[in-house]
Amino acid sequence: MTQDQLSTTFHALADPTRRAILASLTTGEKTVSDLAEPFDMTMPAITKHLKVLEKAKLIERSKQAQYRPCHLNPEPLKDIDKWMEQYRKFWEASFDRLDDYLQQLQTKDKDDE
Amino acid sequence: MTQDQLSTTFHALADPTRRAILASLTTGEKTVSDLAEPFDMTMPAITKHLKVLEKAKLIERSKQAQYRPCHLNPEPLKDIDKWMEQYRKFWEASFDRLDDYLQQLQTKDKDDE
DNA sequence: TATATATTTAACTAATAGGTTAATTAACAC
DNA sequence: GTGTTAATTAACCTATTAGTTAAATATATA
Repeated sequence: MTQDQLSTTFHALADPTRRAILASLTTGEKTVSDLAEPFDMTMPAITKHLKVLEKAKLIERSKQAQYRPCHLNPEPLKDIDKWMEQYRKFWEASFDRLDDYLQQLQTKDKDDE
Repeated sequence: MTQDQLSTTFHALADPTRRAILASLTTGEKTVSDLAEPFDMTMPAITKHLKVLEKAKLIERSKQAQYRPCHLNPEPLKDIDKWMEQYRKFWEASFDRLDDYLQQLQTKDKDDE
């Protein structure tokens, strides 16, 4: 299956190493070695994680001499935020109000018939 | 690796079928057959998707006769929303608005105390 | 009790993920 | 040129994923 963009993004985020890399990039551009430093992991493993993040468009890369600096691209996160919108009411309301809301939905269903 | 909760949640969301199931549950409790109906997929496949969602605590289940109705649990989504917080400033754009944003955060922090 | 319906479990398969080591490429410095 | 540093690619391994079909379980109903 050719993955949809949202699935690709969620998948990229479903790994603690990749999330830590993203967090590390919030303070600015970093080289691969910089990013690899905190992890008990070989460089090729980091390269692969970066490829996953790049395919998800969560990072972008450039060239500076023998370095391949990475920087954060927040767009896909924004898309996730938009996706979350439909669920916010489920935790932003008190339980009473959620109950009301569901009640309302059911009533609405009946109206539709 | 025993996955951390956030990884488990992101992984559960990294599949369009599972996201569609969640969306379907926004209108209220549904049986497994109800949930399976829109998909060109066998029941055991749906059962597995539900297990993934259940382990991620995105759904909860009960028993009614031979049915095993599912309902949405928004908590893990709330956790993702919290995780996103550190990235919002990257798309909430202009410095003015970033200022507003930081102001807002401070106010929120005070509310927590 | 027998049968139908709802759902899960078991056993299997093919593809993907996430890591490794060893070899390779690219750019710099001497 | 030679050597060094930065990063990627290739080849491999093991575990997990997402699906299948067939069998089993649980409950309701005739």
